[in-house]
Amino acid sequence: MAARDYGEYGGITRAMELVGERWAMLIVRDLLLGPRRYGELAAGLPRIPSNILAARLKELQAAGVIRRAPRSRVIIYEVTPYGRELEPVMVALGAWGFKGMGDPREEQIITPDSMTMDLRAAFRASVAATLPATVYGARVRGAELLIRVDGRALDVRRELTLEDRPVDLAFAAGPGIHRLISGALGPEPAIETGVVRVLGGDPGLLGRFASTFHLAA
Amino acid sequence: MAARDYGEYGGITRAMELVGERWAMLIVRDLLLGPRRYGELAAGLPRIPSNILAARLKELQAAGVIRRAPRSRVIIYEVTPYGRELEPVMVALGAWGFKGMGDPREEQIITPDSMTMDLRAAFRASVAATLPATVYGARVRGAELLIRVDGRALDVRRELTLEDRPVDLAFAAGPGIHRLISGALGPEPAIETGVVRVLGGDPGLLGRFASTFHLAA
DNA sequence: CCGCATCCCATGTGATACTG
DNA sequence: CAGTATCACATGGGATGCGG
Repeated sequence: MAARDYGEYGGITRAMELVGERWAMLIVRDLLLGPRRYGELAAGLPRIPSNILAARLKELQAAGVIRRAPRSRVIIYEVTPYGRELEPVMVALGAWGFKGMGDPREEQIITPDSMTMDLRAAFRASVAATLPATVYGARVRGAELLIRVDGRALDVRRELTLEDRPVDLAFAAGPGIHRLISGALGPEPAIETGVVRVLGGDPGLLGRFASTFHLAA
Repeated sequence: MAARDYGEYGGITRAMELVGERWAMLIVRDLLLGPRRYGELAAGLPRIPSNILAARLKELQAAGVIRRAPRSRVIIYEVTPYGRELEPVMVALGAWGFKGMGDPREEQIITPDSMTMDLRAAFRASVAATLPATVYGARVRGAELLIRVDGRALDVRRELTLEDRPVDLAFAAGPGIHRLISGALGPEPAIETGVVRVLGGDPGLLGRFASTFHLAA
């Protein structure tokens, strides 16, 4: 039941024993964004087999990375304080991976949690601090997010109702939004080519979005 | 041949597809410390099967993380510029894993490269900057390292001959050195209990070592 | 229903042997 | 030295079942 080890005594080795097995890092990623129920995790990781999810949850608990939330009627998983310390590492790792992403294949999905982590990785607080507070509503391949930027603070939350929010800019995009964030595509061309479709608000704010969230290879 | 994917389009997912398979992260760790030949990698990862090492080297090359060094007579592997960008992530991940290490089991090994990465993770540049430049010679379970600290700079290299170096402090230790770095054991008790055995130089400098390299849970 | 556990088969991994 | 080849075995994937 314990994760397979490498027979080596070192930091990287230990880290990989804790979160290096298949799917484990993605489970921790989602839990870093908030407590989740078993079904929510399964929904956020559509291709994970249920037996693997169950096994990983046990292993991560045994490793002290996550735990079941105490004094809760229903079963809820959350990161432990030690697991929480993975947060900056996760953001940096996500940024590195983001830079290595090519164009999306048709069958690839984007989940709210993966999108949220990517936004956090691409977020440039120092740039945002120079811009007015802004609320964006984004819909990317089914994932709907409410993105609030205020000074150096970023808050991303999953919202079911996008339309009736007081957003400054609402837009829908395919995974091609990656090209907007990487700078391969400017805001205006993104709209013109249909990569980004403005649903409401001021289309000119897409440039502000691209300045706020930027991660180039 | 390509790494198994997760069917998801996101930074963390991509990162795990690139370096998430078993042994891949350890190979990159070693290559981040310098170019290595196939045999050197195999020696630094004693328990990796040769077919797996060969497979990972191919995959990491296809992923653009490592490459064969150009215009070299012999075959040498090295990180690409993109792979080099993993360095800060690796150090942070190693620090996180280090904090999660318990006491070593008897069969666990320490390699020069794993020890070097742990030292880098535990290195406190801001503390070192306040201390005189110091050269340490350390021998930990067969791994011999020459550790030079000068201001905010850290240089660790593998040296075969430890004795005839102008080191300020030379010591041998078991994996229990982890307790010295984590602060669970002070310098004097470490020497008294035999966890650290001073081979030469000023034993009082072990306190400086413990101040320079510190990583607590 | 939610939170898993079981089953079976495909694939990946490990140990060893072998080769250009 | 730098890998391949082979085969036994462990793990992952997908479907399904089941108890609280």
